[in-house]
Amino acid sequence: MASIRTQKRDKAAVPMQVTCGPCALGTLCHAEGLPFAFHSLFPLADEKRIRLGAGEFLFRAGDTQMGIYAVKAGFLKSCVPLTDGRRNIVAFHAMGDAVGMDALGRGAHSSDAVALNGCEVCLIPLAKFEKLLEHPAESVHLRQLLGRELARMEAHAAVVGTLSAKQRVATFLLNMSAGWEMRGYSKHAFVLFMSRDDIGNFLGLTFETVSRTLSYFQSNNWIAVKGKNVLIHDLKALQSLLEHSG
Amino acid sequence: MASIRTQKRDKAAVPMQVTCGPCALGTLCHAEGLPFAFHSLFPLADEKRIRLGAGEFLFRAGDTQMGIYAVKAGFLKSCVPLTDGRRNIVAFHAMGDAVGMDALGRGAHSSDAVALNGCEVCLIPLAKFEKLLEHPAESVHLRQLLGRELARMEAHAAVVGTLSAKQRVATFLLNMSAGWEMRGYSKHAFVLFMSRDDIGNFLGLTFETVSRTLSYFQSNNWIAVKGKNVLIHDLKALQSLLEHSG
DNA sequence: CGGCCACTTGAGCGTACTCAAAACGCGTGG
DNA sequence: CCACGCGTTTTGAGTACGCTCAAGTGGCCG
Repeated sequence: MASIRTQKRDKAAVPMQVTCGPCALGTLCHAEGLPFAFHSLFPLADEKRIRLGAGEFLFRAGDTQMGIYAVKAGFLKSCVPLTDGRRNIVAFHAMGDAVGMDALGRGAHSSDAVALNGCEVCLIPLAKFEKLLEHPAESVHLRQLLGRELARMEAHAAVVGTLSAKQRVATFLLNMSAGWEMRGYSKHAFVLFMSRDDIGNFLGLTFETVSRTLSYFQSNNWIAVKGKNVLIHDLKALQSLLEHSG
Repeated sequence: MASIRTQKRDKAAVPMQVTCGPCALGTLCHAEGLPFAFHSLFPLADEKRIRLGAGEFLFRAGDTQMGIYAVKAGFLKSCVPLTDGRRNIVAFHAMGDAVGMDALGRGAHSSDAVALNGCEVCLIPLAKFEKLLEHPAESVHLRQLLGRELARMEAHAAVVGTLSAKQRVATFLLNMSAGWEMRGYSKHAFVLFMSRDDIGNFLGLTFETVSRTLSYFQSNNWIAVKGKNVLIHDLKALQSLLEHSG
C-alpha cells in the first residue's frame, strides 16, 4: 500500500489564506458537470469573499438569507436540524459548488453550512443576484442548478431510505470517485475530506458501521483505506453491489 | 369510532372527468403556503390539461421534459429508479402542487410521476414557461418554489436517514395533518390517499412495519385508523415522539 | 357466494446499533 | 527526539429494531 500517501499537507494546503490565483474557479465552476458556463454568474462574487476555519459556520438554519455562496476552496457540509436537537448532514460541498439555495423558498436558511476545514467561499448578495438574473441566460442557469440540486437530493433520500449499509457506503465511494473524476482528478485515488462520523451521519449509519464496511471492502481487495486516503481497486465490484436488491 | 367514514366515494369523487369548476385551483394553488400568488403562473395551463387513471404515468425517469405540471385534482407520487430496478417514492403530490421540477437540471426527468388515483394535471409547456419567466416576479416565484422543494427534500432525507420507525410514521402523519390544515381541511381527520405499501416505500420501511406502527399508535389512543381513514386524537403525543432522540 | 387484493398480526431471524476496549494518528511539551 | 495525551478510527461482543416469511382478516366486486 505504498501508493497511499498520508495527508500531511491537508492543513498546509488550505492555510486560511487562499488567493484567487491557485483557485481555478473560472474553469472549475463547471466541475459539477453543468452544461453551461456557470462561471458567468460568479466573477461578481469576488467582491465579497469569506474565509472560514474548520468547524466555523457559514450560516445557520434560521438565518435570513444574504445570498448564494460559491465554494472557491475547501469543503463544507450542510446539516438540517432535527426536532430532537441532533443535526443530519444532507450534503457535502467542494470547490465549484453553490451553497445556500434551499433558502430561496422562505428567505431563511433551513440548514447549517459548516466548514470541514479551512475554506473560502464567495457571497453573491441577494440584490446583485436578482439583478443578474434579469438576463434570461443566467436565469436559466440558476434554474438548472436548482433542478440538479433537487434531483441530487431526491437520489440521496432514496439511497438512505432503501439501501443496505454496504450499498450506502459503496454509493458514497462511487459518488466521491465520480466527483473527483469530474473535477479532473483520479477516480481511483482520493482523500476523504470528512470524518467517519460525518460519513455515517450523511448515510444514516453509525461511524462504527462505516468503518466496518470500509474494512470489509478492503478485506475483499476492492479498495485500500488508510485513514482518510482511499484507493479504489475494483470500481465494478462496488457497482455490482448496487445491482442486486438487498 | 363512528366518526370515521369509509371511503366509498373515493373513485366516484374523481370520475376521470374533472371539470375546472369544482377544482378550486385558483385559491388552492397557494395551498402549499407559498408567500406569493403562484396561480399567476397557472391560468395559462388550462390550454393543456391531462387526465390520468390510477397507476398511469405522467412521465417516466429519462423522459425529456415537456414542461412543469400543476396538480388540479387527485394525487400523484414521484419515484426515483434505483440501480437494482426497484423504485423509491420520494414525494407525494396533491392539489396545488407543482410536479416535474427536478428535470430542470438535465432537461430530462430523473423520477417517475405516477397517478395514485384518477387525477388531473395541467402542463405548462417549457417554451411558454421560459417566456413567462421573463417577468421578474414570476421568475422569483419559481425560484421560491424550487427552493422550497429543495428544503422539503432535505428534510425528508434527514427523516428517512435518522429517525426510528415510530418517529418516521409520526412525522408522516404530522406532515399529512399539516398539509390538510394548510389546504383548509381538518388537521385531525383525513384520508390517506396512498397504500400502506406506498407509505412504507416513502419512509424507508416495510408496509408491515407501517401497519404495526399505526396499530401501536391506535393502541395508545393517539390516533384511530380504519383503512385509509385517520383520526388524530393526540397531536402532541406524536410530536413528543420526535423531541427525544432514539 | 367466491375470489382477489389490501391490510393486519404473529413468530423468528438478521442487520445495524450500542456499549466497550484497544490501536492509531497527530499535535504538544518535556 | 521521544513521551504524553487527546481525538479519531478500528475491532469486538451482545442487543434490539425492523425485516422476512407466513397465516389470518376484512372490504370490494364480479
